[in-house]
Amino acid sequence: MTVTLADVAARAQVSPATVSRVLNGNYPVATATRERVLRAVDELDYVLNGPASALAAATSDLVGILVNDIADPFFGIMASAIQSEIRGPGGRAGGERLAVVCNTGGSPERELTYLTLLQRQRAAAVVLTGGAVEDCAHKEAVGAKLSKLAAAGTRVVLCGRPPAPEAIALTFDNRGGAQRLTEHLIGLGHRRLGYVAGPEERTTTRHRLEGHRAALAAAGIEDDPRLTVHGGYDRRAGYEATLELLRREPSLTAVVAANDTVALGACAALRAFGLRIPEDVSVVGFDDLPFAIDAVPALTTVRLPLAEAGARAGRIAMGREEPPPGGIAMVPGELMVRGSTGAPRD
Amino acid sequence: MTVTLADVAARAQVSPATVSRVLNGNYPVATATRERVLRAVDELDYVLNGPASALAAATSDLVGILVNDIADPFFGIMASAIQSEIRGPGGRAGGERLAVVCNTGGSPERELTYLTLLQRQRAAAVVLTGGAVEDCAHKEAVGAKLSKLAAAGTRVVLCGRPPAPEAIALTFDNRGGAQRLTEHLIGLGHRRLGYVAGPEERTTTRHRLEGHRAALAAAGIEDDPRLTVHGGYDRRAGYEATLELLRREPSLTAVVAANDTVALGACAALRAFGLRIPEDVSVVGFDDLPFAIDAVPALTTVRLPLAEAGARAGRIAMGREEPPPGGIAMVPGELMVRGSTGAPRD
DNA sequence: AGCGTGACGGCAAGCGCTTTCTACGTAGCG
DNA sequence: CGCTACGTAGAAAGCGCTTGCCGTCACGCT
Repeated sequence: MTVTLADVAARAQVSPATVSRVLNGNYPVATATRERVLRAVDELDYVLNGPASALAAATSDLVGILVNDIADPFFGIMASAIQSEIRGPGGRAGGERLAVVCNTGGSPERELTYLTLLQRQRAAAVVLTGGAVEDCAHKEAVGAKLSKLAAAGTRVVLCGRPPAPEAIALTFDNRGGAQRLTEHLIGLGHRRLGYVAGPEERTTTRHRLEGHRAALAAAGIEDDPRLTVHGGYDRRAGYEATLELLRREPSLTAVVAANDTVALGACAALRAFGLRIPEDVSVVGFDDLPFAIDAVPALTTVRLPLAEAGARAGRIAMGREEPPPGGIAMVPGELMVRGSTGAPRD
Repeated sequence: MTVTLADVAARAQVSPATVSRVLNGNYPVATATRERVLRAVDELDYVLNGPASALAAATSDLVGILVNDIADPFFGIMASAIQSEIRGPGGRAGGERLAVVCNTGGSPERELTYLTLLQRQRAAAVVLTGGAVEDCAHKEAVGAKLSKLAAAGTRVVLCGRPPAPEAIALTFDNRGGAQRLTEHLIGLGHRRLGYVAGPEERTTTRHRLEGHRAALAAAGIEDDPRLTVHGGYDRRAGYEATLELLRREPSLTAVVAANDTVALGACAALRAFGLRIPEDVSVVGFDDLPFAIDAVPALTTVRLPLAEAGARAGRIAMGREEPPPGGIAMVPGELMVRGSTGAPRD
C-alpha cells in the first residue's frame, strides 16, 4: 500500500542502496542515475519513512524545545527564533528538522517526562528555555538526564536558564537588569517600592529579586519583607498581588513587577484603586514584550533580546555556531525608560 | 553502548518479546514476570528507542500542530490547548505524545514542507490552525497532502480554519463576529469607519472584511474602498495602516482592526495624531487576546474561545471526542464591549 | 600491454522493536 | 482420566532504511 524505497528502486531500475544515496546525497551517484531515481520518486509520490531511516542511521531530525508556557509570548518569541535556526549545518534542502515544542507548564515532572520522551526519539538536539525550579532533587535529576542525552549525542543548550555543568548555557542577566530597574526608580526619588515577585521557587524570580534588593541595599533603603508579594507570572497574579501590596502599604510610590505581563495586571489594580500612573505610582516590568510599548503609559522595563538569544541557541544546538567560551554566555538586558515611571509625588 | 530491549530481556531472564509486552501493556504478562522486567528496566536505565518502535509498529506518538506564528499569543494559546489534550485515548501513563509545533510563518510552501515532514514521521495526527491562504493551487496541494495523510491513518483536524473536504474542521465565525462589531459601532452612531485589514490573500482577512461590509450594507452606509487598508497582522502594520487611513480621511470616527494586535498599533497611531480614544475615535479589535482587557482604554473586541476550540481539536485529533456532525463545527465569537468604543463626537 | 586507480553501484547485514504464530503447562470439564 | 481451554512466554519474521564492503568497468599511467 505505501510506497517504499524498494518500490522506487524497482521503478528506477537500481538497487535500494542507490536510491537511499540519491536521497541522502552523501555519496557519488552518476547524474543520469540520479535523475532516473528522482523521477521515480516523483512519479510514485514517495515519502521517506522517518522512523525507519532514523533507526537505520541512528540519528533523527527532531529537535526538542522545552518551554514553560507556549501561550506566553516570552516563550513564543524564543521558540520561534530557535525554530527558525534549526536547519542542518550544510543548509542543504533535505536538512529539514522538526521542532518539538514541549509545554512543561513549569512542572518539574513534566520537564523530566518530556526529556525522556525526547531521549526516546533520539532527538538531535534539545533547547531548554526559561528559568528552572529551585529544587535540589529535581536539579540533579535534570542534570542526570541532560548528561545522558549528551552522551547519546544530543546537543543540549540552555536558553535563558541558569548555567548547568551538563550543557551550554545562554543566561539572561536577570539580576543585573532588575538592579538597574530599581536603581532607576530610586534615582527618580522613590523610597517605598513594592515588589510583585514571580513564583517562589524559580531561579528567575530569585535572581530578579536579588537584583532589586541589591539596588535597595546600595541606596541604603531598608528592605521591608511586607513589600514583596509572590504570585504567578500572569496578569491576574499581578493584579491581586498589587492589591495586597496596596493593602499592606497604601503609601508606596512604585511597583516593581516580575515581568511585563504581571506589570499590566499591576497597572490595572492601581487604576482600580484610583491611582494614576506614573503620577501617583510608578510601575516597571521586565522582558520588554511587544505589548509593553503599547501599554498606556508605555512600560518602563528591561529589554531581553529573546529573539536574538533564541536564534543563537538554535544555531549552537545545530552546530552552526561556536558555543561561547566556557560554555556559558551572559546575555545582558537593556533598561528601557518609558512613560510608566516618573518622580514620586513628593 | 546504549541499552536495548534485548539487554533488558537478558537481565530479566525473559525474551525480548516479553519485555516489549510489559512495556506496551497490551498483552497478559504474569505479575511476577512483569515486576522482574520492570526492575531490569529500572536498573539498566533503559529508554525505549522511539524510531525502532515506530517502525515496527507502524505508528508514532508524534502529533503535528501547524501555526502561522508561534510568537503570536493567538496561536500560542491554541497550541497550548491542543497540546494539553493530546494524550492517548486510554489516558494511560505510557500514552504520552509529543507535539511538533511547526511555524509556517504563513507561507504556503513551508506549510506543505511541514506537512511532508509530518507525513515522513508518520504522525499520529495533525492539527492545522489559523486562516489559510486563498490560492487555488496551494489549496489543492494542501488538500491532496491532507488526503494522503488521512489515507495513511493520520487524523487531520482544522482549528480556526475554513472547512475542507479532507478534514474535520472547527471554524471560527469570523464573518459573524466582524459583522457584530461593526454593527455595534454603527449602533453608536458611527458612519465613517476605517478598516485596517490583515494580509490581502488570507481567508481570515476576507471573512472579517465581509462581515464588516455586510454590516455597512445593512445600515445603508456606502463602503468607500479608500477606507480599507491592508497590512500584516502585527502591531506595526496597524500603526502604519492607521496613519494612512487618517491621511485619506481625517474625519473618520472609528477604526476597525483586523485583530487585537493590530488594534493596539492603531491606538498608538491615533494617539500619535493627538486623537483620544474613544472620544475622538473609537477602536475595535478581534480575538480578545489577554492583553485586550489591559489596553487603555480596554479594547472592545470579539472573544474567540481559542483555548476551548484548541482543546476540542486536540481531543478530536486523538479520537477522544466525537467529531461534529458533518465534520464541521462553527465556533461563534462573543462581542465584548469595553471602553475603546463610544458615540462619535457628533 | 599491464595494471593501478577512481568512480559508481549492488549485496547484505543489520538498526531495535513489534507481533504472529507456536509451545507449554496447568486448570477446568465432561 | 483424557481433552479442551486458557494464560503465559518464546521464536522468528519482518518493519524500511543505511552503509560497509566488495565488484565492475573505464580510464590513464608506465
